[in-house]
Amino acid sequence: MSIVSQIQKATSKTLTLLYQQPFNENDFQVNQTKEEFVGDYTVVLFSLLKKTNQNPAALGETLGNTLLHKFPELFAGYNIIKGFLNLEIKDDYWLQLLKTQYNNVCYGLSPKNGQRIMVEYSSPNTNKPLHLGHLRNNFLGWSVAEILKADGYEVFKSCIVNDRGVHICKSMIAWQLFANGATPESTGTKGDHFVGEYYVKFNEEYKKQIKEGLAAGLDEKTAEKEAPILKATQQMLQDWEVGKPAVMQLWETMNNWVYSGFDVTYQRIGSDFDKTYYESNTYLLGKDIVQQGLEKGVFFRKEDGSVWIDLTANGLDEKIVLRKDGTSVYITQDIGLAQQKYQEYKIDQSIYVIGDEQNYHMKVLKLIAQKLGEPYADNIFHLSYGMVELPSGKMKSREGTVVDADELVDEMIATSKKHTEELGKVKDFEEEELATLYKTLGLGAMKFYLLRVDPKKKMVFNPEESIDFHGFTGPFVQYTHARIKSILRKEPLENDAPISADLLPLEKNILVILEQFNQVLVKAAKELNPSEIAIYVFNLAKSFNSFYSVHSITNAETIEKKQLRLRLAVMTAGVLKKGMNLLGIVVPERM
RNA sequence: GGUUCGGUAGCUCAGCUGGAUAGAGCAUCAGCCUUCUAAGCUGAGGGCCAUUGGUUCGAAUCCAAUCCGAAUCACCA
Repeated sequence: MSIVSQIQKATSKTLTLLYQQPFNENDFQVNQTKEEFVGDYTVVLFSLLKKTNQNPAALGETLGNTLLHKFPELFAGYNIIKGFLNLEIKDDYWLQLLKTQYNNVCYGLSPKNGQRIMVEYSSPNTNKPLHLGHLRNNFLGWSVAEILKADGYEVFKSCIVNDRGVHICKSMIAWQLFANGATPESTGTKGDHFVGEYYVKFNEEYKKQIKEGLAAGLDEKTAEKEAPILKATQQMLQDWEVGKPAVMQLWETMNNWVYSGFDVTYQRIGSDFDKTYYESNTYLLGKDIVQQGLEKGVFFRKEDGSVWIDLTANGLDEKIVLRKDGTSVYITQDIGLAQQKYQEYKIDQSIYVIGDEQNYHMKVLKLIAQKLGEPYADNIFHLSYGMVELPSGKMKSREGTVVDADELVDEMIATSKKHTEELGKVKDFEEEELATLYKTLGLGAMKFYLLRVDPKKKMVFNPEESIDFHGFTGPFVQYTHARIKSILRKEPLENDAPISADLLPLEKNILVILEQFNQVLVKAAKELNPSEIAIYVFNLAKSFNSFYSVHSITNAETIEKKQLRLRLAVMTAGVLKKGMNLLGIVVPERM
């Protein structure tokens, strides 16, 4: 049980006895005491004044005094300032934590809770390479999945590959028109980039044709609609749907180019999935559900044959679920896939990591499932994350303002190489070790950068300024870890050695933070927010660095002190590593 | 226009289930390597928390209005 909840329990129990009326743990707040005051944790008294009919000083005095006498094993002292009761926790509490947990590989993790969760993330289109926005999605999804695992859930990572539709046909048409049979191999291009180039070419040609149409006297709408290349694309989509062999073959070939490119990127950034769904397999799902919905009266058919759902009562519009020609729209397949996931994996919760531009769509999806009375409906949760923007605004693939994922990773690795070489601390590393280190640091900086902010908020990335390696960054935490490991290589810890019984303030600070690990994890899991972990791990590293700069471990004042600090170092390194791993970041032994 | 989200230091972000003098990092300035890795540590400056009103013992936080910005509202995915 965490120290905070122990204080809450003790306080509510004491108050209930003292004032002969029930107090529960929500009646008051327990915060960490601010640095400028004496104490470890603070009870805010204001909210208790009315119920106890006391002034802050008197209440604080009574409460503090009683707590001290009733729980002598927990509290060492108290003081009252304004409406705040500052409590000092006994050193023994922190020392006990250190003694029993410093070496516990499962420290901070929550017990298994039997719940099953699916996290769908990444979900790329197969017509262009991944960009910075996808990186945020991938890191978020992966990290959230790991955080949930650590908090006791059984987690399944899934990915829906959007491998069919007009967007792919655009790349295919452009390839037919302009490639002259070129392939990724023949041009030495990574497959996803290769296909992406033809997507760009499509748009160039399309624009050109619109201009020509306008010059020929067409109005804007007609020029857009009647452009031959667009017509060809639509024809190709129809050919795909009826399975015309030549189209299917080209489609498969080009998709495979993209997949081989994606594989390389996923491998590098460490994304993995337990289950991959392909839209080409799932796009027909959901049609029977629509049929059932019609029978139930959840949906209605319009005169032209199209099927709709009326969501105006929920503040939304009417939404189409089946076209007049009977083909399904995006939301139809989503309903089908939601059902399939539920049936295949028996999941208690289904999380979708999708950008906030699709808030409306996801709201509709959940509403439809609810109206259909689907058992999984209430467990659909949209983890809606903000877009990554440039200082100039939104990234737009058509305008070429996207930050390419592969290029950015390359850049990060090159930057970490540069920094490492300048510092010259690992000159004895083999080439392979160096390559691993550069990747560890470069990716660490990038993942930390993208995960340290609240997922819900949009964020700004300035390509002109490279991602930092100092301060609130991945490498800062990695460095702290490496430095601890360096000490531990030189000073082996003796497991049974006695340790010092008193704690210096800088030593205690670290333990106070270490103690909070599980609470932070639980909060991060509940809020699906990896930034909680990033902030935590940074604070822990900072606290250790402050300690490190003042107190020596190897040359500690006494042998007992040295043993205590070695344990402190071991435990800190363990939690730093675990926390960083939850973010998908590796911590090096040396750097 | 409807709906939703956002506006905190020069920049990037915490804090937002109301509580002590609004916090970090970067950048700027001043110190600290004969000592376990200086990718580090210590300190300084920097704020009408968009604006106005309200609720409260107490508001960056809750409510209302206004201003500014973004997303979304397709027989696209």
